[in-house]
Amino acid sequence: MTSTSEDTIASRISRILADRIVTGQLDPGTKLRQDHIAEEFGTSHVPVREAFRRLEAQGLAVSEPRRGVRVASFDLKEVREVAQMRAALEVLALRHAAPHLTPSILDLAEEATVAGDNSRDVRSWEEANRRFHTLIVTPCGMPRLLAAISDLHAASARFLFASWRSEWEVRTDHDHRAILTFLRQGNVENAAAVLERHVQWIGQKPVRNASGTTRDAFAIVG
Amino acid sequence: MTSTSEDTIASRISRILADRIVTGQLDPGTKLRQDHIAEEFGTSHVPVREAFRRLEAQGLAVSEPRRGVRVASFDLKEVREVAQMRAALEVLALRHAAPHLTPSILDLAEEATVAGDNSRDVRSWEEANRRFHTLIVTPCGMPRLLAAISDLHAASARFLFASWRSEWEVRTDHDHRAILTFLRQGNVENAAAVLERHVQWIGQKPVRNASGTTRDAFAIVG
DNA sequence: CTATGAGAAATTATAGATAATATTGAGTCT
DNA sequence: AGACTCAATATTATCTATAATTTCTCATAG
Repeated sequence: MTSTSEDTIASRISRILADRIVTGQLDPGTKLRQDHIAEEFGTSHVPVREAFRRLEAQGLAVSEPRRGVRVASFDLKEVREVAQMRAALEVLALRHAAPHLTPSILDLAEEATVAGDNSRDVRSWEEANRRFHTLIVTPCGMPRLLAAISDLHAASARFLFASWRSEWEVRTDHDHRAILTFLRQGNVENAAAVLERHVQWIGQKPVRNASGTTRDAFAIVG
Repeated sequence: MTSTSEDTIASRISRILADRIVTGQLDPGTKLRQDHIAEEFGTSHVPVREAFRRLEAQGLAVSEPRRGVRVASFDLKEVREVAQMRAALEVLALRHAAPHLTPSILDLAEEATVAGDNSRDVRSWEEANRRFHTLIVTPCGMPRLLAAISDLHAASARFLFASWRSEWEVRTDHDHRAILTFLRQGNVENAAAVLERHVQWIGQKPVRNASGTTRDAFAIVG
Protein backbone atom coordinates (compact mmCIF):
# COMPACT_ATOMS: atom_id res chain seq x y z
CA MET A 1 0.00 0.00 0.00
CA THR A 2 2.84 2.29 -0.81
CA SER A 3 1.33 4.77 -3.18
CA THR A 4 -1.47 5.50 -5.60
CA SER A 5 -4.97 4.13 -5.87
CA GLU A 6 -5.44 0.57 -6.98
CA ASP A 7 -6.97 0.11 -10.36
CA THR A 8 -4.62 -1.79 -12.58
CA ILE A 9 -4.21 -5.55 -12.64
CA ALA A 10 -0.60 -5.20 -11.56
CA SER A 11 -1.56 -3.43 -8.36
CA ARG A 12 -4.25 -5.95 -7.58
CA ILE A 13 -1.79 -8.80 -7.98
CA SER A 14 0.76 -6.97 -5.89
CA ARG A 15 -1.76 -6.46 -3.09
CA ILE A 16 -2.85 -10.08 -3.06
CA LEU A 17 0.68 -11.45 -3.17
CA ALA A 18 1.71 -9.05 -0.42
CA ASP A 19 -1.09 -10.35 1.72
CA ARG A 20 -0.06 -13.94 1.12
CA ILE A 21 3.53 -13.21 1.97
CA VAL A 22 2.64 -11.26 5.10
CA THR A 23 0.24 -13.88 6.42
CA GLY A 24 2.71 -16.65 5.76
CA GLN A 25 0.70 -18.44 3.09
CA LEU A 26 3.85 -18.08 1.06
CA ASP A 27 6.96 -19.19 2.89
CA PRO A 28 10.25 -17.30 2.77
CA GLY A 29 12.34 -18.43 -0.16
CA THR A 30 9.40 -19.63 -2.22
CA LYS A 31 9.96 -19.03 -5.89
CA LEU A 32 7.36 -16.77 -7.47
CA ARG A 33 7.00 -17.94 -11.04
CA GLN A 34 5.53 -15.28 -13.25
CA ASP A 35 3.78 -17.61 -15.67
CA HIS A 36 2.10 -19.61 -12.93
CA ILE A 37 0.90 -16.51 -11.15
CA ALA A 38 -0.23 -15.01 -14.44
CA GLU A 39 -2.23 -18.14 -15.14
CA GLU A 40 -3.78 -18.11 -11.70
CA PHE A 41 -4.97 -14.55 -12.18
CA GLY A 42 -5.96 -15.13 -15.77
CA THR A 43 -3.60 -12.50 -17.11
CA SER A 44 -0.38 -12.34 -19.02
CA HIS A 45 2.88 -12.15 -17.11
CA VAL A 46 3.51 -8.49 -17.84
CA PRO A 47 1.40 -7.12 -14.98
CA VAL A 48 2.81 -9.89 -12.78
CA ARG A 49 6.30 -8.60 -13.36
CA GLU A 50 5.18 -5.09 -12.46
CA ALA A 51 3.69 -6.44 -9.25
CA PHE A 52 7.04 -8.07 -8.48
CA ARG A 53 8.77 -4.73 -8.70
CA ARG A 54 6.47 -3.30 -6.09
CA LEU A 55 6.90 -6.26 -3.76
CA GLU A 56 10.62 -5.85 -4.15
CA ALA A 57 10.43 -2.22 -3.13
CA GLN A 58 8.37 -3.16 -0.10
CA GLY A 59 11.00 -5.64 0.95
CA LEU A 60 8.63 -8.58 0.63
CA ALA A 61 10.34 -10.18 -2.35
CA VAL A 62 13.87 -10.43 -3.63
CA SER A 63 14.72 -10.57 -7.30
CA GLU A 64 17.84 -11.93 -8.91
CA PRO A 65 18.08 -10.95 -12.55
CA ARG A 66 17.37 -13.85 -14.90
CA ARG A 67 17.01 -16.19 -11.93
CA GLY A 68 13.63 -15.19 -10.72
CA VAL A 69 11.87 -13.69 -7.76
CA ARG A 70 11.59 -15.26 -4.32
CA VAL A 71 9.68 -14.44 -1.21
CA ALA A 72 12.12 -12.49 0.95
CA SER A 73 13.54 -14.36 3.89
CA PHE A 74 13.95 -12.77 7.27
CA ASP A 75 15.64 -13.42 10.55
CA LEU A 76 15.68 -12.08 14.05
CA LYS A 77 18.17 -9.42 13.01
CA GLU A 78 15.79 -8.01 10.46
CA VAL A 79 12.90 -8.14 12.90
CA ARG A 80 14.88 -5.91 15.24
CA GLU A 81 15.87 -3.63 12.41
CA VAL A 82 12.27 -3.11 11.41
CA ALA A 83 11.27 -2.58 15.03
CA GLN A 84 13.85 0.14 15.47
CA MET A 85 12.89 1.85 12.24
CA ARG A 86 9.27 1.76 13.32
CA ALA A 87 10.16 3.22 16.69
CA ALA A 88 12.06 6.09 15.11
CA LEU A 89 9.47 6.88 12.46
CA GLU A 90 6.29 6.34 14.45
CA VAL A 91 7.57 8.60 17.21
CA LEU A 92 8.34 11.26 14.63
CA ALA A 93 4.88 10.86 13.12
CA LEU A 94 3.18 10.94 16.51
CA ARG A 95 4.88 14.18 17.46
CA HIS A 96 3.54 15.81 14.32
CA ALA A 97 0.14 14.17 14.57
CA ALA A 98 -0.44 15.09 18.21
CA PRO A 99 -1.61 18.66 17.62
CA HIS A 100 -4.23 17.36 15.19
CA LEU A 101 -5.53 14.50 17.30
CA THR A 102 -9.19 15.01 18.18
CA PRO A 103 -11.14 13.28 20.94
CA SER A 104 -13.05 11.33 18.31
CA ILE A 105 -9.85 9.99 16.78
CA LEU A 106 -8.67 8.93 20.21
CA ASP A 107 -12.01 7.23 20.79
CA LEU A 108 -11.57 5.27 17.58
CA ALA A 109 -8.08 4.32 18.70
CA GLU A 110 -9.52 3.11 21.99
CA GLU A 111 -12.06 1.01 20.08
CA ALA A 112 -9.19 -0.50 18.12
CA THR A 113 -7.42 -1.35 21.35
CA VAL A 114 -10.51 -3.06 22.74
CA ALA A 115 -10.97 -4.92 19.47
CA GLY A 116 -7.39 -6.09 19.74
CA ASP A 117 -7.86 -7.34 23.29
CA ASN A 118 -10.98 -9.22 22.26
CA SER A 119 -9.45 -10.79 19.15
CA ARG A 120 -9.76 -14.53 18.93
CA ASP A 121 -7.16 -14.97 16.20
CA VAL A 122 -3.93 -13.43 15.00
CA ARG A 123 -5.35 -11.96 11.87
CA SER A 124 -7.98 -9.86 13.60
CA TRP A 125 -5.53 -8.88 16.32
CA GLU A 126 -3.09 -7.71 13.69
CA GLU A 127 -5.79 -5.72 11.96
CA ALA A 128 -6.87 -4.02 15.18
CA ASN A 129 -3.29 -3.33 16.23
CA ARG A 130 -2.45 -1.81 12.91
CA ARG A 131 -5.61 0.26 13.05
CA PHE A 132 -4.55 1.68 16.42
CA HIS A 133 -1.10 2.62 15.23
CA THR A 134 -2.38 4.05 11.99
CA LEU A 135 -5.06 6.14 13.66
CA ILE A 136 -2.72 7.98 15.99
CA VAL A 137 -0.10 8.83 13.37
CA THR A 138 -2.19 9.56 10.27
CA PRO A 139 -3.04 13.16 11.27
CA CYS A 140 0.62 14.11 10.91
CA GLY A 141 -0.17 14.69 7.25
CA MET A 142 3.22 13.48 6.06
CA PRO A 143 2.46 11.11 3.21
CA ARG A 144 5.95 9.85 2.61
CA LEU A 145 6.47 9.11 6.28
CA LEU A 146 3.13 7.34 6.49
CA ALA A 147 3.92 5.21 3.44
CA ALA A 148 7.23 4.17 4.97
CA ILE A 149 5.54 3.28 8.25
CA SER A 150 2.92 1.30 6.40
CA ASP A 151 5.56 -0.82 4.67
CA LEU A 152 7.26 -1.42 8.00
CA HIS A 153 3.94 -2.53 9.47
CA ALA A 154 3.66 -5.11 6.73
CA ALA A 155 7.09 -6.41 7.64
CA SER A 156 6.17 -6.49 11.32
CA ALA A 157 2.94 -8.31 10.57
CA ARG A 158 4.90 -10.87 8.64
CA PHE A 159 7.04 -11.69 11.64
CA LEU A 160 3.92 -11.81 13.78
CA PHE A 161 2.17 -14.34 11.57
CA ALA A 162 5.33 -16.39 11.33
CA SER A 163 5.82 -16.72 15.07
CA TRP A 164 2.25 -17.10 16.31
CA ARG A 165 1.42 -19.63 13.64
CA SER A 166 -1.00 -21.81 15.66
CA GLU A 167 -1.31 -20.63 19.23
CA TRP A 168 -2.96 -17.42 20.23
CA GLU A 169 -3.35 -16.05 23.70
CA VAL A 170 -5.54 -13.15 24.66
CA ARG A 171 -3.68 -10.26 26.19
CA THR A 172 -4.59 -6.82 27.34
CA ASP A 173 -2.66 -4.07 25.67
CA HIS A 174 -1.59 -1.83 28.52
CA ASP A 175 0.80 0.15 26.33
CA HIS A 176 -1.92 1.25 23.96
CA ARG A 177 -4.03 2.40 26.89
CA ALA A 178 -1.13 4.28 28.42
CA ILE A 179 -0.45 6.02 25.14
CA LEU A 180 -4.07 7.05 24.85
CA THR A 181 -4.15 8.34 28.41
CA PHE A 182 -1.08 10.48 27.82
CA LEU A 183 -2.44 11.78 24.56
CA ARG A 184 -5.73 12.71 26.18
CA GLN A 185 -3.75 14.65 28.77
CA GLY A 186 -1.86 16.40 26.02
CA ASN A 187 1.33 14.82 27.30
CA VAL A 188 2.87 14.09 23.93
CA GLU A 189 6.37 13.41 25.21
CA ASN A 190 5.29 10.63 27.51
CA ALA A 191 3.02 9.17 24.85
CA ALA A 192 5.93 9.16 22.43
CA ALA A 193 8.21 7.55 25.01
CA VAL A 194 5.76 4.71 25.62
CA LEU A 195 5.23 4.25 21.90
CA GLU A 196 8.95 4.08 21.29
CA ARG A 197 9.45 1.42 23.92
CA HIS A 198 6.28 -0.42 22.89
CA VAL A 199 7.27 -0.82 19.28
CA GLN A 200 10.77 -1.97 20.15
CA TRP A 201 9.24 -4.77 22.18
CA ILE A 202 9.06 -6.62 18.88
CA GLY A 203 11.63 -9.31 18.63
CA GLN A 204 12.62 -9.12 22.26
CA LYS A 205 10.60 -11.91 23.80
CA PRO A 206 11.41 -15.52 22.87
CA VAL A 207 8.35 -17.61 22.26
CA ARG A 208 7.50 -21.12 23.24
CA ASN A 209 5.76 -23.01 20.47
CA ALA A 210 3.11 -25.71 20.46
CA SER A 211 5.52 -28.59 20.98
CA GLY A 212 6.82 -26.94 24.13
CA THR A 213 10.31 -26.25 22.88
CA THR A 214 11.55 -22.70 22.75
CA ARG A 215 12.48 -22.18 19.16
CA ASP A 216 14.33 -19.29 17.58
CA ALA A 217 11.20 -17.23 17.41
CA PHE A 218 10.10 -13.85 18.66
CA ALA A 219 7.09 -12.08 19.96
CA ILE A 220 5.45 -9.23 18.20
CA VAL A 221 3.72 -7.00 20.66
CA GLY A 222 3.51 -3.65 18.95
CA MET B 1 19.65 2.08 -5.52
CA THR B 2 17.03 0.42 -3.44
CA SER B 3 17.83 -3.25 -3.85
CA THR B 4 19.44 -5.88 -5.99
CA SER B 5 22.27 -5.68 -8.46
CA GLU B 6 21.67 -3.92 -11.76
CA ASP B 7 21.64 -6.14 -14.77
CA THR B 8 18.31 -5.91 -16.49
CA ILE B 9 17.29 -3.17 -18.91
CA ALA B 10 14.52 -2.11 -16.60
CA SER B 11 16.94 -1.36 -13.78
CA ARG B 12 19.26 0.52 -16.07
CA ILE B 13 16.41 2.71 -17.28
CA SER B 14 15.26 3.23 -13.73
CA ARG B 15 18.71 4.36 -12.64
CA ILE B 16 19.11 6.78 -15.51
CA LEU B 17 15.65 8.27 -15.12
CA ALA B 18 16.19 8.59 -11.37
CA ASP B 19 19.37 10.53 -12.04
CA ARG B 20 17.59 12.85 -14.45
CA ILE B 21 14.80 13.49 -12.01
CA VAL B 22 17.17 14.10 -9.11
CA THR B 23 19.41 16.47 -11.03
CA GLY B 24 16.45 18.41 -12.35
CA GLN B 25 16.92 17.54 -15.99
CA LEU B 26 13.33 16.41 -15.75
CA ASP B 27 11.06 18.96 -14.15
CA PRO B 28 8.37 18.06 -11.63
CA GLY B 29 5.12 17.22 -13.35
CA THR B 30 6.77 16.21 -16.61
CA LYS B 31 4.92 13.37 -18.24
CA LEU B 32 7.04 10.27 -18.72
CA ARG B 33 5.76 8.63 -21.88
CA GLN B 34 6.65 4.99 -22.04
CA ASP B 35 6.91 4.76 -25.81
CA HIS B 36 9.16 7.79 -26.10
CA ILE B 37 11.46 6.56 -23.37
CA ALA B 38 11.43 3.08 -24.85
CA GLU B 39 12.44 4.53 -28.21
CA GLU B 40 15.21 6.58 -26.64
CA PHE B 41 16.68 3.50 -25.01
CA GLY B 42 16.05 1.33 -28.03
CA THR B 43 13.79 -1.06 -26.17
CA SER B 44 10.15 -1.85 -25.96
CA HIS B 45 8.00 -0.19 -23.35
CA VAL B 46 7.72 -3.25 -21.13
CA PRO B 47 10.98 -2.71 -19.23
CA VAL B 48 10.17 0.99 -19.17
CA ARG B 49 7.00 0.26 -17.24
CA GLU B 50 8.96 -1.82 -14.76
CA ALA B 51 11.36 1.06 -14.28
CA PHE B 52 8.37 3.30 -13.60
CA ARG B 53 7.25 1.05 -10.77
CA ARG B 54 10.60 1.41 -9.10
CA LEU B 55 10.67 5.17 -9.49
CA GLU B 56 7.22 5.24 -7.99
CA ALA B 57 8.41 3.28 -4.96
CA GLN B 58 11.30 5.68 -4.54
CA GLY B 59 8.93 8.61 -4.55
CA LEU B 60 10.46 10.09 -7.66
CA ALA B 61 7.46 9.52 -9.92
CA VAL B 62 3.72 9.40 -9.48
CA SER B 63 1.48 7.16 -11.49
CA GLU B 64 -2.21 7.56 -12.17
CA PRO B 65 -3.69 4.39 -13.64
CA ARG B 66 -4.47 4.74 -17.33
CA ARG B 67 -3.36 8.35 -17.24
CA GLY B 68 0.33 7.91 -17.18
CA VAL B 69 3.35 8.59 -15.02
CA ARG B 70 4.70 11.98 -14.08
CA VAL B 71 7.80 13.21 -12.36
CA ALA B 72 6.75 13.69 -8.73
CA SER B 73 6.30 17.26 -7.67
CA PHE B 74 7.53 18.54 -4.35
CA ASP B 75 7.15 21.53 -2.13
CA LEU B 76 8.73 22.98 0.96
CA LYS B 77 6.51 20.78 3.10
CA GLU B 78 7.91 17.65 1.56
CA VAL B 79 11.45 18.93 1.84
CA ARG B 80 10.95 19.27 5.57
CA GLU B 81 9.32 15.88 5.75
CA VAL B 82 12.28 14.23 4.08
CA ALA B 83 14.69 16.17 6.30
CA GLN B 84 12.98 14.94 9.44
CA MET B 85 12.86 11.38 8.23
CA ARG B 86 16.53 11.57 7.42
CA ALA B 87 17.29 12.99 10.84
CA ALA B 88 15.44 10.17 12.57
CA LEU B 89 16.88 7.37 10.46
CA GLU B 90 20.44 8.60 10.07
CA VAL B 91 20.73 9.09 13.81
CA LEU B 92 19.48 5.55 14.34
CA ALA B 93 21.95 4.24 11.79
CA LEU B 94 24.83 6.22 13.23
CA ARG B 95 24.21 4.85 16.73
CA HIS B 96 24.45 1.32 15.37
CA ALA B 97 27.36 2.11 13.08
CA ALA B 98 29.46 3.85 15.72
CA PRO B 99 30.89 0.70 17.35
CA HIS B 100 32.09 -0.45 13.95
CA LEU B 101 33.63 2.80 12.76
CA THR B 102 37.36 2.45 12.20
CA PRO B 103 39.91 5.24 11.96
CA SER B 104 40.28 4.53 8.25
CA ILE B 105 36.56 4.96 7.66
CA LEU B 106 36.66 8.26 9.51
CA ASP B 107 39.63 9.30 7.40
CA LEU B 108 37.65 8.57 4.26
CA ALA B 109 34.78 10.59 5.68
CA GLU B 110 37.16 13.45 6.28
CA GLU B 111 38.36 13.24 2.69
CA ALA B 112 34.75 13.43 1.59
CA THR B 113 34.27 16.55 3.69
CA VAL B 114 37.33 18.20 2.17
CA ALA B 115 36.16 17.21 -1.30
CA GLY B 116 32.82 18.82 -0.53
CA ASP B 117 34.43 22.06 0.61
CA ASN B 118 36.53 22.19 -2.52
CA SER B 119 33.68 21.44 -4.90
CA ARG B 120 33.20 23.87 -7.73
CA ASP B 121 29.74 22.76 -8.69
CA VAL B 122 26.60 21.37 -7.12
CA ARG B 123 26.91 17.96 -8.59
CA SER B 124 30.30 17.22 -7.11
CA TRP B 125 29.33 18.78 -3.81
CA GLU B 126 26.29 16.55 -3.65
CA GLU B 127 28.39 13.51 -4.43
CA ALA B 128 30.90 14.32 -1.71
CA ASN B 129 28.21 15.13 0.79
CA ARG B 130 26.38 11.91 0.13
CA ARG B 131 29.63 10.02 0.40
CA PHE B 132 30.25 11.48 3.84
CA HIS B 133 26.81 10.57 5.12
CA THR B 134 26.94 7.12 3.59
CA LEU B 135 30.37 6.35 5.01
CA ILE B 136 29.47 7.01 8.60
CA VAL B 137 26.21 5.05 8.59
CA THR B 138 27.02 2.06 6.37
CA PRO B 139 28.79 0.04 9.10
CA CYS B 140 25.48 -0.26 10.97
CA GLY B 141 24.86 -3.30 8.81
CA MET B 142 21.12 -2.73 8.59
CA PRO B 143 20.29 -3.11 4.89
CA ARG B 144 16.69 -2.06 5.03
CA LEU B 145 17.54 1.07 6.99
CA LEU B 146 20.36 1.91 4.60
CA ALA B 147 18.09 1.47 1.59
CA ALA B 148 15.52 3.80 3.11
CA ILE B 149 18.18 6.41 3.87
CA SER B 150 19.50 6.11 0.34
CA ASP B 151 16.09 6.88 -1.13
CA LEU B 152 15.75 9.86 1.18
CA HIS B 153 19.14 11.11 0.04
CA ALA B 154 17.90 11.01 -3.52
CA ALA B 155 14.93 13.13 -2.51
CA SER B 156 17.19 15.57 -0.67
CA ALA B 157 19.51 15.82 -3.61
CA ARG B 158 16.56 16.62 -5.80
CA PHE B 159 15.68 19.62 -3.68
CA LEU B 160 19.30 20.66 -3.65
CA PHE B 161 19.59 20.66 -7.43
CA ALA B 162 16.29 22.47 -7.74
CA SER B 163 17.24 25.35 -5.48
CA TRP B 164 20.87 25.91 -6.37
CA ARG B 165 20.18 25.74 -10.07
CA SER B 166 22.74 28.28 -11.25
CA GLU B 167 24.65 29.82 -8.36
CA TRP B 168 27.09 27.96 -6.22
CA GLU B 169 29.03 29.31 -3.31
CA VAL B 170 31.85 27.53 -1.60
CA ARG B 171 31.27 26.83 2.07
CA THR B 172 33.11 25.01 4.76
CA ASP B 173 31.18 22.24 6.37
CA HIS B 174 31.71 22.76 10.08
CA ASP B 175 29.02 20.24 11.01
CA HIS B 176 30.76 17.41 9.23
CA ARG B 177 33.99 18.23 10.99
CA ALA B 178 32.27 18.42 14.36
CA ILE B 179 30.65 15.05 13.78
CA LEU B 180 34.02 13.53 12.91
CA THR B 181 35.67 15.03 15.94
CA PHE B 182 33.03 13.62 18.24
CA LEU B 183 33.21 10.22 16.59
CA ARG B 184 36.97 10.13 16.94
CA GLN B 185 36.52 10.87 20.63
CA GLY B 186 34.02 8.03 20.86
CA ASN B 187 31.37 10.54 21.82
CA VAL B 188 28.52 9.02 19.85
CA GLU B 189 25.74 10.95 21.54
CA ASN B 190 27.17 14.33 20.63
CA ALA B 191 27.94 13.18 17.12
CA ALA B 192 24.34 12.00 16.75
CA ALA B 193 23.04 15.27 18.14
CA VAL B 194 25.01 17.32 15.62
CA LEU B 195 23.96 15.01 12.80
CA GLU B 196 20.32 15.32 13.77
CA ARG B 197 20.45 19.11 13.78
CA HIS B 198 22.62 19.20 10.66
CA VAL B 199 20.26 17.17 8.53
CA GLN B 200 17.23 19.14 9.66
CA TRP B 201 18.89 22.28 8.40
CA ILE B 202 17.50 21.33 5.02
CA GLY B 203 14.60 23.44 4.01
CA GLN B 204 15.16 25.97 6.77
CA LYS B 205 17.09 28.69 4.99
CA PRO B 206 15.35 30.75 2.31
CA VAL B 207 17.52 31.35 -0.71
CA ARG B 208 18.05 34.36 -2.89
CA ASN B 209 18.20 33.47 -6.54
CA ALA B 210 20.12 34.90 -9.45
CA SER B 211 17.68 37.69 -10.21
CA GLY B 212 17.96 38.90 -6.62
CA THR B 213 14.42 38.14 -5.59
CA THR B 214 13.90 35.74 -2.72
CA ARG B 215 11.76 33.03 -4.18
CA ASP B 216 10.02 30.19 -2.41
CA ALA B 217 13.17 28.14 -2.31
CA PHE B 218 15.25 26.52 0.34
CA ALA B 219 18.76 25.64 1.21
CA ILE B 220 20.06 22.16 1.42
CA VAL B 221 22.95 21.98 3.77
CA GLY B 222 23.02 18.40 4.94
C1' DC C 1 -16.00 34.64 -27.43
C1' DT C 2 -16.56 30.73 -24.53
C1' DA C 3 -18.38 26.15 -24.15
C1' DT C 4 -19.29 21.64 -26.13
C1' DG C 5 -18.79 17.50 -28.37
C1' DA C 6 -17.49 14.33 -32.17
C1' DG C 7 -13.71 12.33 -34.33
C1' DA C 8 -8.63 11.75 -34.80
C1' DA C 9 -4.35 10.95 -32.67
C1' DA C 10 -1.72 9.58 -28.91
C1' DT C 11 -1.03 6.83 -25.03
C1' DT C 12 -1.65 3.21 -21.65
C1' DA C 13 -2.36 -1.58 -20.28
C1' DT C 14 -2.41 -6.07 -21.48
C1' DA C 15 -1.89 -10.16 -24.48
C1' DG C 16 0.70 -13.24 -27.24
C1' DA C 17 5.14 -14.54 -29.34
C1' DT C 18 10.20 -15.17 -29.19
C1' DA C 19 14.97 -15.33 -27.85
C1' DA C 20 18.13 -16.01 -24.17
C1' DT C 21 19.24 -18.08 -19.96
C1' DA C 22 18.77 -21.29 -16.17
C1' DT C 23 17.35 -25.76 -14.35
C1' DT C 24 16.57 -30.55 -14.54
C1' DG C 25 17.40 -35.19 -15.43
C1' DA C 26 18.78 -39.20 -18.00
C1' DG C 27 22.52 -41.53 -19.33
C1' DT C 28 27.56 -42.28 -19.15
C1' DC C 29 32.00 -42.68 -17.29
C1' DT C 30 35.08 -43.42 -13.37
C1' DA D 1 27.77 -44.99 -5.74
C1' DG D 2 29.09 -40.49 -7.26
C1' DA D 3 30.32 -36.88 -10.44
C1' DC D 4 29.86 -35.20 -15.27
C1' DT D 5 27.92 -34.09 -19.74
C1' DC D 6 24.60 -32.62 -22.67
C1' DA D 7 20.13 -32.49 -24.32
C1' DA D 8 15.22 -31.63 -22.90
C1' DT D 9 12.49 -28.59 -20.27
C1' DA D 10 11.22 -24.64 -17.77
C1' DT D 11 11.61 -19.92 -16.89
C1' DT D 12 12.88 -15.20 -17.50
C1' DA D 13 13.31 -10.95 -20.13
C1' DT D 14 12.07 -8.72 -23.91
C1' DC D 15 9.60 -7.55 -28.28
C1' DT D 16 5.58 -6.95 -31.27
C1' DA D 17 0.71 -6.55 -31.63
C1' DT D 18 -3.86 -5.10 -30.04
C1' DA D 19 -7.60 -3.38 -27.30
C1' DA D 20 -9.08 0.20 -24.35
C1' DT D 21 -8.74 4.67 -22.67
C1' DT D 22 -7.37 9.36 -22.59
C1' DT D 23 -6.08 13.60 -24.69
C1' DC D 24 -6.15 16.71 -28.40
C1' DT D 25 -8.20 19.33 -32.17
C1' DC D 26 -11.27 21.97 -34.12
C1' DA D 27 -15.61 23.02 -35.91
C1' DT D 28 -19.97 24.58 -34.34
C1' DA D 29 -23.72 26.06 -31.22
C1' DG D 30 -25.04 29.05 -27.66
